[in-house]
Amino acid sequence: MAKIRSEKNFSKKEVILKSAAELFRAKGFSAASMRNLADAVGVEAPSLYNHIGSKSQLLQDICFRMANCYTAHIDEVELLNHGTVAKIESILRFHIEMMLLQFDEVFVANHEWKYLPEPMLSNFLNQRRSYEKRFIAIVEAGIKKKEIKKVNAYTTVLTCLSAVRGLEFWQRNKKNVSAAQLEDDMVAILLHGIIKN
Amino acid sequence: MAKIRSEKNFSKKEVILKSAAELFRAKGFSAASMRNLADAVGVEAPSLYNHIGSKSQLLQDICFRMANCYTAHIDEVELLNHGTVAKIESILRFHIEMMLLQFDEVFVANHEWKYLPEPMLSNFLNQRRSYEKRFIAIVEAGIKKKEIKKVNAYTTVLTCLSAVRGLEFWQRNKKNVSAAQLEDDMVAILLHGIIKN
DNA sequence: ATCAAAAACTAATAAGTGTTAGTTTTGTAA
DNA sequence: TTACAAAACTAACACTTATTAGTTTTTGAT
Repeated sequence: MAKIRSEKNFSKKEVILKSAAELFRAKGFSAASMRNLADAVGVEAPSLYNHIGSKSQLLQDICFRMANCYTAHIDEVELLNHGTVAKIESILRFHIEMMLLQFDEVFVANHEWKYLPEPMLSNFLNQRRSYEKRFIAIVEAGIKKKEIKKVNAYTTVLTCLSAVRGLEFWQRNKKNVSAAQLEDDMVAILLHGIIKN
Repeated sequence: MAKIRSEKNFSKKEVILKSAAELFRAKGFSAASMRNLADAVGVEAPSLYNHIGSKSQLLQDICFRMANCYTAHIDEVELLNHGTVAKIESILRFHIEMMLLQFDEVFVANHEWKYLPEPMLSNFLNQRRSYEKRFIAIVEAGIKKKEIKKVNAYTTVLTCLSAVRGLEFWQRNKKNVSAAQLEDDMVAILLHGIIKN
């Protein structure tokens, strides 16, 4: 019984979380109401509270799930014995794939984190800053080994992260390019630049 | 009398618009209340309506002011007799400077446009799409003239626009790099890439 | 079929929303 | 000083918000 119960709870909570991610992405956290969410799930608003703690808790779940995902990936990258370029490429491709496969959740974590209550807000931002610092360290190591151009490492990381993040605009133009092509092209532009020779 | 009156109205409305941009940027359009805005201006909420039409109208003013600004710039760029690279560089630098000098307004236009009511929403998105198309056309012309690598033009533009947009994250790290240095570095990365040779 | 728990429901609350109406204060031209 | 309009104010409205309390229905194992 306890087993089935928790299994069911898990299942329903996941449904709610998925709907919440889509709703928060589409309308924004503040403009999205619990009644909207209830409609999407097919239930009355108060019934949601049998499965979740609060609206804010939903946001926290989404944001930290994503944050942990990125942290786990850079853990792996740091352990790789590859060159700097391969490491950067791995990070870029991971970000791009996350954008394409978990669009709603990534979008919410990217745009709605400001509605996290303290101390989760500081927590989230610290995790993000830490991720950026580790990415910067990889770039700086590459500069020392002369695999990377001697441009400010912070700017390099900022440019990369911003570029991949911009894929949120891609989805409405899916016709234009295939996902694989887009990934290759964007990686190529960031690594080799726009100008010929 | 009429002269002074309109001059005063103009002045006060500008103050409100500036405060609104800052508030909408910091809290988001939906979470920002007219009472918040009134506090920022130093007045009671209903008094705002002596100067503005509605909360939505404020958003419209901010968004279209920015949109027109970008449109006006690409008008100029298209008329230039420079090469493709110079044109792209001009666009990049303009975006970067807008981000640095009119941060709140650019941020709001970038993030809060979805709260525009129809038909302004469609209007805004059309203007944006048109801008992107003109940028893409510049890149495609450059590819034909072999000044630009033969990468999908849409992806190139998407990458550029996303990268400069990411400067919204820069401001909390102003210590790291000077504005001029950042602009040069980001332009260099996009034009020439990250990898050495 | 029984029984307990899970999860749905209705009703309600206290707080906050944008905005209007109506009134008073402020500032300036005559 | 008078007169008038601009712009501030208070009070209020109609509505929406997240959430709680209390009750009924559904579910599934014995």
